[in-house]
Amino acid sequence: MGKWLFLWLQQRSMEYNHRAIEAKWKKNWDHQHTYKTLNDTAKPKYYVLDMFPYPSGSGLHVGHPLGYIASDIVARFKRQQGFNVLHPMGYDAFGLPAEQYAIQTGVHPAVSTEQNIQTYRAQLDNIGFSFDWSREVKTSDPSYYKWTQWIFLQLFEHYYDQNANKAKPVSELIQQFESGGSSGVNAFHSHDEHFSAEEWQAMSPYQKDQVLMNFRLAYRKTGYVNWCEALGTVLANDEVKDGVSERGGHPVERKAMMQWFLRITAYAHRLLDDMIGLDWPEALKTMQNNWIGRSEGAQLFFKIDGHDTELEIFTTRPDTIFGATFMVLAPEHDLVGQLTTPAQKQAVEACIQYVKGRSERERMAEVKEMNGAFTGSYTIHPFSGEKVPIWIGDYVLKDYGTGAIMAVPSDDERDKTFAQKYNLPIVDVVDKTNYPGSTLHDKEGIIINSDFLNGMEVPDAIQLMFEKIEGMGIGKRRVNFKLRDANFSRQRYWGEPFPIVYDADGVAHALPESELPLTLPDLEDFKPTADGQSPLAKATDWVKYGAFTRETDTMPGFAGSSWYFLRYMDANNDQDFASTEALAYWQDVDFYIGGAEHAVGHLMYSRFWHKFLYDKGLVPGKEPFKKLVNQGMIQGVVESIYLYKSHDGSHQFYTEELAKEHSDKEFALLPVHVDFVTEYGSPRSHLTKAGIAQFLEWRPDYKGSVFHLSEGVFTLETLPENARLTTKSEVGKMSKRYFNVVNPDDMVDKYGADCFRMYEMFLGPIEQSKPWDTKGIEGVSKFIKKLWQLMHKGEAFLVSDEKATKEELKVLHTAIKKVSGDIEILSLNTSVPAFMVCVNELKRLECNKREIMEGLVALIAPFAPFIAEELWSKLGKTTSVHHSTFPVCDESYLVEDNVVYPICINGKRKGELTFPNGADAATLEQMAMENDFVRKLLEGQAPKKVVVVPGRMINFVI
RNA sequence: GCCGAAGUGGUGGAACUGGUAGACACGCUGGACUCAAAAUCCAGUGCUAGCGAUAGUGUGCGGGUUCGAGUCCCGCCUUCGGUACCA
Repeated sequence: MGKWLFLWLQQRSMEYNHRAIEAKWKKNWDHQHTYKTLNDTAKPKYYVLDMFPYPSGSGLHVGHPLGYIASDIVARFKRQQGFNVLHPMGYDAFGLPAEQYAIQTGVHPAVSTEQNIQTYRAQLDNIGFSFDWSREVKTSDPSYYKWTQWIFLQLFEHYYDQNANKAKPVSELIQQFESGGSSGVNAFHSHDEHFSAEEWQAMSPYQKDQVLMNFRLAYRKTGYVNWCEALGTVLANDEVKDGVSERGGHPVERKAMMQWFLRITAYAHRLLDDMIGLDWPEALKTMQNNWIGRSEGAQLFFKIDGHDTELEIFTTRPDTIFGATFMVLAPEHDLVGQLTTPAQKQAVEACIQYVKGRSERERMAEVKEMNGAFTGSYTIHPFSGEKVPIWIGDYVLKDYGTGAIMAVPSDDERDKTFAQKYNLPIVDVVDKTNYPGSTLHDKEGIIINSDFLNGMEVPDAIQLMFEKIEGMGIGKRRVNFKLRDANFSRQRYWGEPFPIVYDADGVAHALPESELPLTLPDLEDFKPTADGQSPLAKATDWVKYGAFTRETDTMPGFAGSSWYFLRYMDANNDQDFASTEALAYWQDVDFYIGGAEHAVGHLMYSRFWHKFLYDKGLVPGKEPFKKLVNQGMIQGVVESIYLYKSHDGSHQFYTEELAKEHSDKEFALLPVHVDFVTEYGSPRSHLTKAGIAQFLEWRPDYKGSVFHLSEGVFTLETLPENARLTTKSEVGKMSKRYFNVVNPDDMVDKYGADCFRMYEMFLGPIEQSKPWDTKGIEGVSKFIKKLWQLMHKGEAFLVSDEKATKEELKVLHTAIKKVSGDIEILSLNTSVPAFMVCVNELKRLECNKREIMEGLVALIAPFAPFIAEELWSKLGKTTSVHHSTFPVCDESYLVEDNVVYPICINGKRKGELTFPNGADAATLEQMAMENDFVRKLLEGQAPKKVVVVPGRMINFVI
């Protein structure tokens, strides 16, 4: 017994001890400030950024570090290549979960957030990231949100000048109003208003404030917002998914509320145009494109029969105007009250009430269901002079275009459905017989039934109509965007307070810069109030500001994350959000990695803020993120068993096949811990007898359950040894409630950080989503051990100073070439096999020569920083391997004397022959033809054709 | 519906501009060491037929271009992601 234990211990001591070595180097790197980055202008810069995490209470699971590992490899690689690398990390620390947690437990969000951050930090350090923690950023820290508030004030104090195509101070706009009123002002705004200088001067402060709110880049208005009752706050469009809140999945309804907005729409065209030069995934660019949703068309005014006002509509198809048999207004449209005749009043109001009563979710569920009512009024068709009835309809949206359309039921799916439901006339205006397969959506066909447009092709007719409309003065060409202004108010506690106070008239004033940061008051009670008031309203002393009152809403989650990448450049500056020098040196992010879920939220807002700061001359470039990569998600396998919903309180589980057969019975799917499941993640996943025993121990409340298997009905005691209770296996989220969370700490503890890092990379292409599977990690673990043993004999470190052979050099340089190329194109999953092949080959050659080992260790350092550092120091180096020079491939070692050629007949490989490297096509053909093997293949016939690709293959066509 | 991405062994996945499909790893099978196990090492492993050399077949399906197609073109199918009354 003692002998075996001794042998086992001896064997263990020969192996790489990751726990001790990782602890040693973590400490050492910390003391030596190995990863501290200086704003050193002598070196070329490289900025590698991860999307910073929200520090949630559950900590990191194995999916989170995927992107961080990839970016860390890039950062370390660039550092070894001589770049001054900025590779920071921080926390997106404001947000709903911390506040929800506070409501449930009474723990202050600042306290729980700080605890969570410490957990995150420890987890990140375990994995061996090369972050420069001296630049750490927390969005909830007053020294940080001071500048978030400051940027908000800049937005508040600016408007968008469309002549200069940039943001300008509101003070300049006021000067223009004072001297010349609204005429000559070409500023981006929400709605048209005209006034003279005298009228402006005569306005009350409140009226002036209202006018300016129409121009400010951060402004207040009453708008229809996504109100979430359960969360007690409004949400931005990108925070709502499928009609429910993205966080928590609570129902969301539309509600009119006074809110802060950011005028991102002023930047719509620039957000669209500047995307062209970005090295971003095409899919993501397309998503932003669609979200911005540019469409060209005409703004068009229709006279209203018996009224002075005109009805403004937007259409991309002015060519179909002769098919416009009715008009539709959004139910919330301003003119609805005015246009509704007494006879129609009841019908219109009933319709409006019905539409209001439907939740966003219901509307989504019954998308094609349309509701409307006739107002009783008519417009005059500008060309035919006919009376066209005006309807209201819920399929027309208040916020898009002008909230009103001319309906062309013959050429628009939705108009057609509406016309059919309410029996409205349909007139065909486009003949598509020459365009088979063309849909209503496609702008092609010949115009018919349309007076002067008859016989024209659609695109020509559109052009002609633009000219007609502009010529007649009844409208203009216009570009519309789907993009809406961003709702910036949240009725929550845990966010940045607005540096805004209101006077007795309700006019908004900016706090002076000297009073920033405006810190959050301490609160005991975080609950939102039912009437939509922010919890901050309860801090009555805080709200009072002399004769003024403070804004009590807070900023949304995306406020702090819209500029954090700039703060890292100069994180401890208390005079500025970052110094001009730091911004000039670091410029922009060279490499940004994060999840695609931020495609239209964070990435859009960040670009918007950055462009605004650019207009102000505060940042050097137009775009913040040069290259962007979306890493995929690591999912979890969700295993569940079928529990029959019995009415007598008994617990009966069914094997999957039986559950499917009994479609008459109702089953609940009970998630079961993946550790109990045999062959989890496959169609054969099942619980064995032992698995069922484990399950019952884990959930004692199910003791005494009955199991329906294909062999019969059993209890735990009567189960046969080979029992199989098949489970339902799905790929889903890694989450506590599915009992499938894998903690990186456990992986690191068991296999070591280097092994964990390499395995995550080995799993597959970085941008691909895949379920986590621990089984394969053994392969990488073996590789790490082999690497260690290459330089050890027994316990002793042993390398030879002999000169390396050509073959050994070739092995090393093949790996150097492959790995450096792979990192550049972020194909990290293929680098890992390159290392494996290299180590396997060197082991076969019994090579432990210093020359080769030094190259190998420096090469693997970005992937496996701990073992590389340890081996590097054992190789006698006194400085860190992470400051060493990355090996460069010498192509001359890769040249072969001979090349093995596949010999093909009609493209099918029949065998192979070796010929000297460098032989040209003619020589190769001749040598091949003379070869006995080839002669036999050709059976004496002369080939019709011989294709020779030097270095590749030889093909005979017979 | 529309937009985008992807379909390769039992599994994760390789394959640069068209040029030996399945690298590397997991798993599995057999063997060595061991009283035994773990660990380690060696060999085999797409499928079908055959003791075997070998032959046939094979990258979602159907066509096409080419001396040669996982890769290019046309038409489908499936899966995943995004989006949705956007006028």
